[in-house]
Amino acid sequence: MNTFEYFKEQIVDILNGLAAAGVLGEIADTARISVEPPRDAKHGDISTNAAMVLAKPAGLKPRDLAIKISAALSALEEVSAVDVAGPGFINATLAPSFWHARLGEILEAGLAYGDSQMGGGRKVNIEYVSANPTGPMHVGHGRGAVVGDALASILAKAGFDVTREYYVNDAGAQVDVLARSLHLRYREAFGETIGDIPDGLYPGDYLIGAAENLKARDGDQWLGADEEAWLEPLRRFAVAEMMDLIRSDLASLGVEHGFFQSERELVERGGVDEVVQVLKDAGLVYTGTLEPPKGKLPDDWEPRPQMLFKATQFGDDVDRPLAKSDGTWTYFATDMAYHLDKHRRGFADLIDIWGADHGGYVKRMNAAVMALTGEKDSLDVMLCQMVNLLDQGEPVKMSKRSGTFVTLAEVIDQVGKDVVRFIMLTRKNDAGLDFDLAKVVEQSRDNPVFYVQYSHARCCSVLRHAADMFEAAELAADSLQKADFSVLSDPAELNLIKSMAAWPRMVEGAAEAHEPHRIAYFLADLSAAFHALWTKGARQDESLRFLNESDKELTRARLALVKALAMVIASGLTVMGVTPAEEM
RNA sequence: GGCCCCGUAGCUCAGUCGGAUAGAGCGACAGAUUCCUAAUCUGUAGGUCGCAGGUUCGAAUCCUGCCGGGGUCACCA
Repeated sequence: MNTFEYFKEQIVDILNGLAAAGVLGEIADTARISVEPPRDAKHGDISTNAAMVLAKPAGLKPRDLAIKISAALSALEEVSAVDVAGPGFINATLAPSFWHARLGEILEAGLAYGDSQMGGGRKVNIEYVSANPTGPMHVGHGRGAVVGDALASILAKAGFDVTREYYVNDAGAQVDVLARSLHLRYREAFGETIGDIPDGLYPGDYLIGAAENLKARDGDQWLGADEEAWLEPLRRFAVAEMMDLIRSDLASLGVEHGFFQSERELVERGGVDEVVQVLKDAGLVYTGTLEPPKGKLPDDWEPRPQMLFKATQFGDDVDRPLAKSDGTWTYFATDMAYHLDKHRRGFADLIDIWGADHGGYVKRMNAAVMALTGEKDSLDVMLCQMVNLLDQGEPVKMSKRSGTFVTLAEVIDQVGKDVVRFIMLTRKNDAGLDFDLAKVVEQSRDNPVFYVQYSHARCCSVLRHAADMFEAAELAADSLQKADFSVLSDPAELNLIKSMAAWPRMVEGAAEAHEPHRIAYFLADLSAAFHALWTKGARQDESLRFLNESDKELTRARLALVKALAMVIASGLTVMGVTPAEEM
């Protein structure tokens, strides 16, 4: 249950009651009424602005209306205290029994706690990673992979029908370069000395293995052949090899896409011709010459008539070229075709996760989707800022040129999948992220990965010790659910339940805002509430220990609390794609 | 020069579609351990929310202009 949604309904009922009694006019719009946790817990459990929002149409002073609403609110059995504060906020404290019921709900739901129907089964398409098939993934790709994957999981949990896609950029000049680079390594595989890799070709040694594989499959048939003969087969071979590499990187990160769309396949199938025709029919294509960019001029710039899309009609700064001077399509044209294809497959909501270096393409892609679908805001492009890879505060040198850049696989090898995934979600996607190889594995308070994992492991530890007092079956969630929760009355215990009960609202909020990083912060807060209770019992007040040999019923209730917490943390970590640790 | 993102405590960052006295961790200072994992916890100090206007009952949040940092800028993907 989303506590705040529930009480919003209660308050709307109260308002309708007041309207019926003639105190208020008709309640036209309840959308502006918010029911939220107060910023300061001292103000109670829930807070609403209803009186301030409705005072003007009601012709009452906010505080006077607040008093009328609060009278009705305090009559609810779930509410133990109501208070009017400030300009007209209504704050309510909820009865312990309400929170105890939430505990039972969590134990009932288990990992499914927080599942929501908010999405109503609406189809969402989320495209992420889409790293070029020219080499292994690096750490920056990893961020997009994790952000996209976690967001997809949140949306699924919030009731959307989610499809996870990867766009394979296997067309265009860069794949020719890849094929030529492979051919060089192929010659090397036959013992030829190739010397330095020429400028403009990919120097990475990951092509050595691919060349060996090519040699094993095709023998020496491409050795003396003209480029014309081998370019096409090597292109296909190289892309397949690189995608194997990338798929393996994704697998080691626990990321799995449901669908890979090949750019090349899309072009060959006539997708671009089709999208261009659609735009032409709408009168959105013309041939024109663009102004040179202001500021520094590219060396080889020359005025040239081009086939242009009228992006400016949809909010972009200039019209955008669809075809290159050699007659092939621009990347933008093929990507438009891809987005039209997604739309036609029935996705009303599109999400793209890109690196920040593609920020300049956001406007035109939004313009394109608007032009093609007639809808506004159906595409959300989320940009992931740079990841700064550090080791004990010192930048790790990353040079693609020398081929010595650190790959995602190496980082996962060093610190583990769970650490990489968690850390990638500790910042908003549009803020830069420092990833310190030494710090992320530190076992300390300021490492959120450890802190959250440790709280889960502590729960498991308590439950293991509880096996001395109870049969295994008694420690199962459905058995603990029957415990008498009314003995849980300490503020620290109730606070912990309140923190857990915030999870459903958190899921909906993160899904709606497309902000997976909120989960990481939520789990850190939740863990803090638990560590506080733990230490209170261990150091200050022995009566708060979870295990109490002399009071089995109390212990059962506390174990229910611990079990529920482990479940909520596991629920959150699962959304992040992180495995909950049972022991550390 | 245009566009996009960022600017919150000494440092690293949260801040819920505009809400109350702006929060957390680190660092600093003062404390807590016979005990379920001290790998933790409790408390204190620390702020013109980059600057200046505007919108309104109310702005870190929305709008405009400026300052500072980063990214990007036909024919790459």
